[in-house]
Amino acid sequence: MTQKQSDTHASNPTCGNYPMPEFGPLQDAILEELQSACQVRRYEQGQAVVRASEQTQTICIVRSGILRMQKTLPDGRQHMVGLMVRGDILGHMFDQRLCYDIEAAVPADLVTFSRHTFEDILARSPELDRILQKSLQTELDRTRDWLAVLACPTVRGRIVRFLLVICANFSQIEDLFSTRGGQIKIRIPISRLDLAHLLGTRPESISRGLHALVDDGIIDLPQPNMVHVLDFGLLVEEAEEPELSAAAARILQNGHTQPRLS
Amino acid sequence: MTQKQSDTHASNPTCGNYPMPEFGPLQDAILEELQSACQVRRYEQGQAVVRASEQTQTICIVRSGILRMQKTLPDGRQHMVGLMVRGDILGHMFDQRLCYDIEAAVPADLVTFSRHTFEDILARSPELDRILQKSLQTELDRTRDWLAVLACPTVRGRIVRFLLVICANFSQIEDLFSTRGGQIKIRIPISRLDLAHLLGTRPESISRGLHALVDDGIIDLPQPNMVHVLDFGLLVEEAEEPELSAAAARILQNGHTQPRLS
DNA sequence: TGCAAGCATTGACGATGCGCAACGAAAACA
DNA sequence: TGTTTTCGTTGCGCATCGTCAATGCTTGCA
Repeated sequence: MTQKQSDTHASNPTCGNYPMPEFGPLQDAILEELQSACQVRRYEQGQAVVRASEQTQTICIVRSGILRMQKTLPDGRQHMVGLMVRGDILGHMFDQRLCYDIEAAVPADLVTFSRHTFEDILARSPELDRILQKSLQTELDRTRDWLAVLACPTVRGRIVRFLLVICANFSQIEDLFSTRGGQIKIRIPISRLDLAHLLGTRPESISRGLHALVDDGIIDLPQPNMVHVLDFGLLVEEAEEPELSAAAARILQNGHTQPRLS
Repeated sequence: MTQKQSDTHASNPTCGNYPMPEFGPLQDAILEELQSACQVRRYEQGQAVVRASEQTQTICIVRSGILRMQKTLPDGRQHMVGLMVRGDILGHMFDQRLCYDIEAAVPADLVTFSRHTFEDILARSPELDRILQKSLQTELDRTRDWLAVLACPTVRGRIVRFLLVICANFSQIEDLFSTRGGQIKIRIPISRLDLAHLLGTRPESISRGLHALVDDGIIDLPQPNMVHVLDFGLLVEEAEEPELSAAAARILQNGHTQPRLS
């Protein structure tokens, strides 16, 4: 399935770094506490962060890179349920169990806290609590948007919407998205097989769908995992998702967006 | 699209009722405050509770009945992103905007609070806060499960998994689910068209898929919206979703489940 | 009771996508 | 540098599904 299945926990933790820019609105005292309580761990591509079966005592926040969240079936097939990027939080608060595997799609840095410590700080900071709640709510909305993407009956439509979701939701992730030279360039951080799982189809169909878009002059595909959007108007037209398209267009006009936790 | 598009807000509010059994673990003082602050509103089938465009000043909790949450496109087509049942919470805390329409799939009672009052109480009750956070987390997990359902490439597979999701997640909703007479009886609370939107297909395919399951002796279909599961084993076998199937099977053995907010 | 509207179902046909297989390219490895 | 492996792409046959249309069935209404 995946290229490397190394050990779950990564090496070279670093301490004392400023944990997350998005924690800005917090009181200084809380910020300092978070800084001293956290560790930064690096995970290499394909490395597992959490397995669905294990019960972790850790809360993690994505600092850089991209993780994928998926359910692994006994026969090895996988259902991806989402991508996680900077600011996303791994691990349920309050002893609920995460029921998905999480692994690094590209090299990623995670800020980690022991669950106990984090909940302790959380109990003393309503602001932090509110930040987490908003993060959860945002994640829920994003997941529902994925549902709308998947509900499209044709593979081509799902690919088109996938590209727009990247534009709308992941634009601040420079590893995924750039507009240098006035052209939208999207980097697909996962393999065709994974993308097929994410969009509910097979890698061959992904390939065909992407190349059909190339033939119609809507995108260019200089490398298998690089998409250049040539005609954003046509892309929007095909998506038939006004809200999603509007969100994506707004991003393009204003440059990048605000951070996801605020 | 829908049969009746009446006014957004329902009539005959009732006050002073015990708002939600799931609020049990709260302090009595907070409970009393919630009780005196709430109103119960009834919504009839097809009636809109919230529209995506409007900004409401209300927080609602589903007390009975079933709501559907969907995105309506300008051309009238709809993407359903989920069903809401007893204990689910409508409306984002902290001035975020809900971007979906919500309407009653069957007659439903909602407990409503003014957003201001509710947030005021929330600020003074960490327990309530935690309950909401758990609810949000549960909702997120359920939405991700829907993703796994939709990711199945065949319509028949999606229908099978849909039925299992009902068993696993909605078993305590007597309007949807019963096991009287040792047989699993599932009531589908939405039309074929809506179910098609939910499962990313067309009503005709839903019909064909369901009747194919009937032909194979897996289910019976005494009425268009009533499904009797004749062979749960075969259903599980087709789903190829061990976790989902296990959850559903657990429900069937233990009778019904605990409430969703705890 | 009769009529009309909405919904579920079924059939036929064409488009789409899956499955298998082969090929090519790029990267990992020695 | 040559070899192996993995991944992406392409071709083809067949199953599935979307589309259009016609038919019943049920419900609400007159």
